[in-house]
Amino acid sequence: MNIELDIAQLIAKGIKATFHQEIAPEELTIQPTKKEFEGDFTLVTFALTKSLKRKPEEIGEALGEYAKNNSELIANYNVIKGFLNLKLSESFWLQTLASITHTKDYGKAPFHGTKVMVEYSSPNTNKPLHLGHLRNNFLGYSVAEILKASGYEVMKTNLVNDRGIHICKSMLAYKKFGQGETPQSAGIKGDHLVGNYYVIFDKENKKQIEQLVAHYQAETPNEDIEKLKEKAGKNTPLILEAQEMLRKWEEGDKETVDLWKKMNGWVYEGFEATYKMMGVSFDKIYYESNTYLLGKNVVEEGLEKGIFFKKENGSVWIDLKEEGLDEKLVLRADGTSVYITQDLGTADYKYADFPMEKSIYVVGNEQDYHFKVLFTILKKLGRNYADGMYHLSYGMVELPSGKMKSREGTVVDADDLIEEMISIAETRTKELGKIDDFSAEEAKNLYRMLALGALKYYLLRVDPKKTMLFNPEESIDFQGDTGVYIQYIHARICSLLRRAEVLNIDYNLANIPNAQQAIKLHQVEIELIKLIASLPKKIKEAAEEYAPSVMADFAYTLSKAYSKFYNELSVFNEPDEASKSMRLALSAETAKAIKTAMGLIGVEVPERM
RNA sequence: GUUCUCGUAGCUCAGCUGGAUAGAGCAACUGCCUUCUAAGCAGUAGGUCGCAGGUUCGAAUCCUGCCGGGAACACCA
Repeated sequence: MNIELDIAQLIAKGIKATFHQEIAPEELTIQPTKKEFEGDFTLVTFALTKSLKRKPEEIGEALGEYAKNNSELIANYNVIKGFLNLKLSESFWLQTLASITHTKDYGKAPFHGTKVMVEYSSPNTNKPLHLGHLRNNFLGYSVAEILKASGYEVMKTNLVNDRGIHICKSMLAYKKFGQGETPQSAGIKGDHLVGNYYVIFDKENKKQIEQLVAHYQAETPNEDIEKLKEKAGKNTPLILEAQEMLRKWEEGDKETVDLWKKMNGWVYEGFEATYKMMGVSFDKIYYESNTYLLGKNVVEEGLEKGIFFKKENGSVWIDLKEEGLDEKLVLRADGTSVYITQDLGTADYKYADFPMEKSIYVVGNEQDYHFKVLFTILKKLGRNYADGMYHLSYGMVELPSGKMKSREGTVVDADDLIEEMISIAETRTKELGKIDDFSAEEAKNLYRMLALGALKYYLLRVDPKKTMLFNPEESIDFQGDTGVYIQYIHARICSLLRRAEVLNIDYNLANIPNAQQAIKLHQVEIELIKLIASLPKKIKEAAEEYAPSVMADFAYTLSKAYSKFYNELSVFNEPDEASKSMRLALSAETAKAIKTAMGLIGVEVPERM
């Protein structure tokens, strides 16, 4: 259902009948009427003055009259300057509600099977997940759900960065200082354990840097201190040893590979627990340890096609100046890969795995340049899938104290944060004392639902592209524009529906005799129907813009409208049976729409709270 | 230096494919629980939409310049 389009078509007919001109319905501006004015939808007639050569008021009057006389849809109209406000008939809104009631999965588009891959999360296996990962994971999961609801066949993937020098740092520190510690013996999650050794490496390495700098200064007292620091940073015994370890790993040295396997195993166990708690999942996990050698064939291909060129020292480059970019290295002089080499190869690899029309990379905006280059190269190489690639670039999450810095220990750990939120949800719920009859398990599940709801909503309500502020106090707020508020509205509706069940009230609109005549709709009710009816459009918009914030906003606006309705009108005290049933049906559809929208941002809604 | 990005109420964010008097939430203040869950509702107050030009009947929205914040531009990943 697309009400705006119906109206636009009607108006287009009116223009033809009245002014004898053809204007495509899509060209007309139909928008919701501002609430200060009477009406439901508004046609902006300013835009028509040129082609129709009339005054805006004149056009408005003529088209308003036409619409009212030629369609059951339009009950009334008014013209204010260049705006034609149309009021739709009550019977139309009732029919709309009835038709929504009968539609299964209202709002979701039918499956069209276009394939899309969504890659997100992409953690490093040297430290646990933090707040930044939460935004990434929630975004990726949500976008995947939204695309599914828009009819796509979705493949969720995770490309785990499980090799490289940073992994060796944790491994080396563990080897030196670990004394055989395990997650079991230490009583902490594996990812945290490994992360601790990464920190230890950094600390020990810093000491060595200081020593080295002092040493250098003794030798060359006149050299710039910053230069010495930089030199020292590359030459500490620990760094050299880590590099040696990486070399051994690449050679397949058994001891090194075994240690790598053991420690990565711990990390995966830890990640799995965190992913499960977050409620995200993947259809396929790729590991860089398997893909890091890919891409060299692509370099060969590029050279053959004359798209890449070789410099004297043997390094391979591409010139992207014409595209407004720069020259970019794609293979080192020693023939080893750089980051983008892998990504080129992996792109082919993923496409061979799952021949998709679209491929979305959920990666932070600090890599904007990288993806611009990557996509441009793939296009130049003639990859037919390149046009469907999209970098869902999201902004950083900052704290009131500024940026998160792992070195300064200001990183908000994902597990800690979730745990804290759950505990706050528990305290708050107990204070209110509304679920005293819940079993321990039910209560625990509710706390988790509320905590994750608050967190996900807080992170997803903001436009993904923008840098956002994470204010811990606000994020646990349960009032106003929050996930918990929406969950609360849903729980309240469920409470009404349970009561209707107990009272055995039938609220199937088809069974209401003479509904069209019997029911007089109130403005709040019309507003609600209007909002629910806009769900398909909202899902479409969210999918086109890869913006979960659209769904979050929809759920909040709808919840607020319902709250107003709930306070203004009573359901069970309504003497008119037809109206009572209609309000129940309306409540049920509101709950469904809230559940759908929240589901698309990965938030569950409780039936009681 | 070059490129990208952001700048809307005290704070956090909507609105940006141009349309009416720029909206929410938080914080502040005032009301509303003997009626369906007060994790709620209603209301008051709060704005040079960073600044200056331009395009247009009409600009927070599009274009240009400037100011301010952030980021990227490695034979790192």
